[in-house]
Amino acid sequence: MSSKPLRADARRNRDRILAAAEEVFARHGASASTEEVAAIAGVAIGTVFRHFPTKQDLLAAIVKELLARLTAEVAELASADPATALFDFVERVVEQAAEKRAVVELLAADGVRVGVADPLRGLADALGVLLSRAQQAGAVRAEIRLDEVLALLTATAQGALHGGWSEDLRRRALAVVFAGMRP
Amino acid sequence: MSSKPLRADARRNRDRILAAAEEVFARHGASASTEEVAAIAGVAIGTVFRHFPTKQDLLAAIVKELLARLTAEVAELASADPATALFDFVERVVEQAAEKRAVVELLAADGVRVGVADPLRGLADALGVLLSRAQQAGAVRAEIRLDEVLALLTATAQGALHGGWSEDLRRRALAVVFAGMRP
Amino acid sequence: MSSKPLRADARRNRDRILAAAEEVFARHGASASTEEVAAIAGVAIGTVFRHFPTKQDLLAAIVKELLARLTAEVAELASADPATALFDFVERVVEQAAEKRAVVELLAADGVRVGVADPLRGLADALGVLLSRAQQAGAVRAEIRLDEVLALLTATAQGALHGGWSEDLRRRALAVVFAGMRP
Amino acid sequence: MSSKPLRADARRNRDRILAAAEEVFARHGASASTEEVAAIAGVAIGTVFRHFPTKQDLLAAIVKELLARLTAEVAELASADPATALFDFVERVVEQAAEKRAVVELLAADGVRVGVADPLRGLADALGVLLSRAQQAGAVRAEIRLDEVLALLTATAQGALHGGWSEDLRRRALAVVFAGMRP
DNA sequence: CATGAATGAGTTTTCATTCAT
DNA sequence: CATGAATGAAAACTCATTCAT
Repeated sequence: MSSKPLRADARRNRDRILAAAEEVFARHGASASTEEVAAIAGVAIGTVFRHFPTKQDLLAAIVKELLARLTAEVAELASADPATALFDFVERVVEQAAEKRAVVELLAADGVRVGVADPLRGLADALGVLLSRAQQAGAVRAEIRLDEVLALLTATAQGALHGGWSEDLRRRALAVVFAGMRP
Repeated sequence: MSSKPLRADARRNRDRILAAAEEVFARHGASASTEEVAAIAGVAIGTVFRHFPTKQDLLAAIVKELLARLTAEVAELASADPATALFDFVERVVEQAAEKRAVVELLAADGVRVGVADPLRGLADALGVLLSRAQQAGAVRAEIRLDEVLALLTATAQGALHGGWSEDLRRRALAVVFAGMRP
Repeated sequence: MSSKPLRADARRNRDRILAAAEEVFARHGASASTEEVAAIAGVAIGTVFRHFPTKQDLLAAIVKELLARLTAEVAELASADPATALFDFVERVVEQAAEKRAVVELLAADGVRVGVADPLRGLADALGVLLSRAQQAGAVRAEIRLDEVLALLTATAQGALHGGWSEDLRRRALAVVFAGMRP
Repeated sequence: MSSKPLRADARRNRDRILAAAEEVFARHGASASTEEVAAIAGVAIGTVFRHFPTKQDLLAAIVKELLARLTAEVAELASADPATALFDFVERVVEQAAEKRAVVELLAADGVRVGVADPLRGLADALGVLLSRAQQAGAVRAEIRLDEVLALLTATAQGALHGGWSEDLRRRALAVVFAGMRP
């Protein structure tokens, strides 16, 4: 699955570039220039394109990374209180949305185009577990399905991001959604 | 309020351009090129810029138009059943979202930058009436405020738009939100 | 030589346009837009092009007008003190230079292209008279020729214009030139 | 002072572009198109903008270069005959004016806007030395100040440039000015 | 004649991507 | 592998000029 083991310095550059990309795209959205990413990563533009042959590839890479991170977070919650784990997770994701501008954009908009279907499924599966457990614990209505939860998750994440919601507004908006999920 | 009555041909072109812009921006988002708008409108690029000196102006114009349309729709619902009017309206907006890509984007993201603050307030005010009536009719919890409704409205509109929700998914997602608003 | 007698309103428009052009080109140079000229003249852009089929024609027209005005001023000085008339005239022209941006530019740069050779010769001739008289009065050295005077006139006019000379600087610079012309 | 040493090919292109720009702007004035500069330099348009991010920057660069060249020439004259060095220098500058259309324009008109204030001061200072020495040598009247000299220098340079003076005319015009500066 | 809308070539500038060093 | 210079296709915007109203 993973191609070659990469030389140490190459690996370091790749990571630097990813970090820089996350920062830049978070600030200016996906239309930020690759040149700026290179500058912040402290490498030349050619190096960016060597690691990620296309801007799309770069975007896909940081989205994948975030998805992996989120999936890991979900896994950690597998043993938490079933009645609250799902809500906690959604809360956390939406909270972080503002820091992940490009990611949220891409998650919602270009998921397919950008080729992150698989990692996305990974997150969905993990989230499915939280949902089941919440339902078994009687914290969420039985007829609610995973796709609604995902849909509302991305919708509110986007809303929070683009709408510039205040912390208070975010909390109240999510309270409505959560209330709608409870029995 | 309106400056000059415009010559017949100018009016026709202005309308054509607006229609073309709505179509183009709906398809490719706000980053679509003005040139394409001109092509579809069947006019030269200069004509677009004569009517809308800036791309921003063009975007603002179509957003304003949609806002006006929505506000009018809300007004029509003023005499409808208080218990359902608000939900009906939200449903309708989210339903149409998919056709209004750029509009939804701008509504949520660039409202201020694009200079549509006033029409936006107009819509909010009209929506506020629906909300009050729904609350008085006991269809919506009293502590729910207008900004949450607006936030959830734009969030789900964006979600539906960018996420490519199916009709079924949209209905279920909104059902959750509506349930969360009820007493 | 002059074509048709022009209707009264047409004549009025022509004059307005010329006045506006002088003002606009004086402020922004010859690259100012014809549209602005029309706006200030209070006519539509088509009217400007009806009177002056080309921007060049418009520029030429205002240059001609100024040349005529200057020539007239010279003529008035024909009976003034020979020893000072020439210097007075040069002084006055340079003084006004700042108000005549485009004119000075064109005078010096595009004289030929813009097709004002004849009026220019008219001014030169008139100036020649002042020069002769000054020389006969012993106020200017005999070997000085008309083309030098013209050259220094336009040069200092341009200098004053583009260099933004203060009144004091202009006076001192011309003092040097005049001293150089005296016996 | 100088940022990075530039790669060999980059240096070559930069020089080519500067040369092309000098040629193009000399012929068509500062309003000539950057595209033409690129064409004559034999590079793509992007290369021009990589070296000079703005048209203004390009203009400023060639002006600075000329100013530096002139300042160097003045320095060389520091040990020449005080009685003639100043006149020689002015003569030379005006002589070259015709080749430097844009430069002369900018020198006089846009000096500040184009951001060459410092190099300009450098030239002025150097010229001031020549002036002092000429005055001490009794070749120039004591009350003549540096700003007049500069003013007359740029004025005649512009005159020669835009007026298309013949060599003979230029010499005679300058003779008048020089005579005006002598005791 | 006047109006002012339409035209469209031209200008500056940006940026993803390629490739010589 | 890394560098960063070069490329060139857009994109937004301007303006002299034409022509239908």
